[in-house]
Amino acid sequence: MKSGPDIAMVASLVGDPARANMLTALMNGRALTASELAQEAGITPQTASSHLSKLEAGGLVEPEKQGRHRYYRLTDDDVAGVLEGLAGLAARTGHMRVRTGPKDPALRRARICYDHLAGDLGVQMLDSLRERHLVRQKKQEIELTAEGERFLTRHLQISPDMLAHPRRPVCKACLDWSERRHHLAGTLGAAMMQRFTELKWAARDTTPGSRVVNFTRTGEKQFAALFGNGKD
Amino acid sequence: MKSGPDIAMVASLVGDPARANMLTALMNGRALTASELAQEAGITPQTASSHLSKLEAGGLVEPEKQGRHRYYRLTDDDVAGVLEGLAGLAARTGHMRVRTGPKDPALRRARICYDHLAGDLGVQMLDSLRERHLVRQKKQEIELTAEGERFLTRHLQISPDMLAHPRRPVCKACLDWSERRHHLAGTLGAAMMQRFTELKWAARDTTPGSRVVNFTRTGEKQFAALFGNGKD
DNA sequence: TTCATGCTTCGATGGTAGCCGAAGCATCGC
DNA sequence: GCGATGCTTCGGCTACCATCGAAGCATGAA
Repeated sequence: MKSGPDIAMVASLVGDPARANMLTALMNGRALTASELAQEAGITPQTASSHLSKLEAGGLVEPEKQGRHRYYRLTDDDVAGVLEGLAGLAARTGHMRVRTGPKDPALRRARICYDHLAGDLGVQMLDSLRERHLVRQKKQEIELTAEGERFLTRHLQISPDMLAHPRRPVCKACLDWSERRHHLAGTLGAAMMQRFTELKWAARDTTPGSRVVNFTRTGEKQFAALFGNGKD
Repeated sequence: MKSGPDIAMVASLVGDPARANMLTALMNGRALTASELAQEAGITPQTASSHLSKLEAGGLVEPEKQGRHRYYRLTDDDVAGVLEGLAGLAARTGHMRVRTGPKDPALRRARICYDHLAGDLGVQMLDSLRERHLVRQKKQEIELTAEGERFLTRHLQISPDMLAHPRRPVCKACLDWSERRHHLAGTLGAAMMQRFTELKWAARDTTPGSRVVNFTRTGEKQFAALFGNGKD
């Protein structure tokens, strides 16, 4: 029969859109939990679990157990390098991914990621915070500035000492599924989302299990006033 | 919406065993006819035709019509490089077919990977550099030592300041397809290969598209003197 | 302990893609 | 012109695998 390493084996692992999305999400080097990866790929945890065990068997990702979470990361730079190479080939022939994000436009606009705001509005919010120097971002790490603390207290009644948590960071960059850019996670991200809900600016969709976040008319206006970029 | 390159699209092309066999058969750089590729993959010409049109649409192979034959070759060295990377990952995790690496022994001994030396000699060269502390390797990262800089200047007339590049690293470990170990990439890897060519120690095979590198007799001797391990 | 959360396994379903037989073009040799 | 060879298209079959619901297991919290 044929000889050599079974390149089809590895390639077919990357060849599935759901798995490719997971791997892409891991390209920034951070480790993500199984559920986070499921969300990134837009699939249920069961399916993600199946995919992840395959990726692990294929040596593309490595698990790390931490409490009841299971973090996954790319095995090493060789894996990342191959993924980059594939991306290069795909980009060259103009094959950009179109349908990998959520189909639902509402889901793309605003949705819950864990407990914080994601989607177009989530990315826009972090952009605005960064641009106005309310937070400082160094690569993956985000830090709240003194100016930012004043802003939160004044406009959202969020006091910085409410945000402390033994293990969870206050600010964290979370790669947005549909936008492929970062939005704000961490206890601050969660607190802001909670505040939006309390202020009745937004509410999670009533459909059971839906991750869509619906903004009210006044909520959208207030949000735009605080974080708008002038485009809408 | 924002979207990256569709890596799943390309990977799934390689992910089918029949197509992977075809691509592997093309790894030596030679062009093969559709029927030859069908035979390599162990499928009927009809099926092969379908696969080949997909590979062509994906930009992995290019056809060349000649009489009533249709020759296919890999589009360029980038494709070959990605395939090498995939093969490296597969080999590393022990997913082998039967025997490792390319059938062609010449290809296994010395070949071009992108623009630098790969194969047995490529691996041997990096081994030698590392062993004599001319480079320092920490996992994936390779660094040229001061001693190494002197060595390059003296023996190969390569001055370190020629190697600077805005985005490409000077040294980089590249996983070798046939040997399952690293060889030297980066601007230094490219510069050394170029120097070998200029010194007429080695030359790419004249067969159009071939990735084989042929060493001259004196070239082989000089190379062994610099990087030999005493085994040959 | 009891409950909640995170993840996995099992079973069933459906869509997709590889595969080949047969037929259709194209090119070459005569 | 004719037939032979190389390759492609078409249609139908089959097998695989991604997907999800439901249930099970493990860990942490109350």
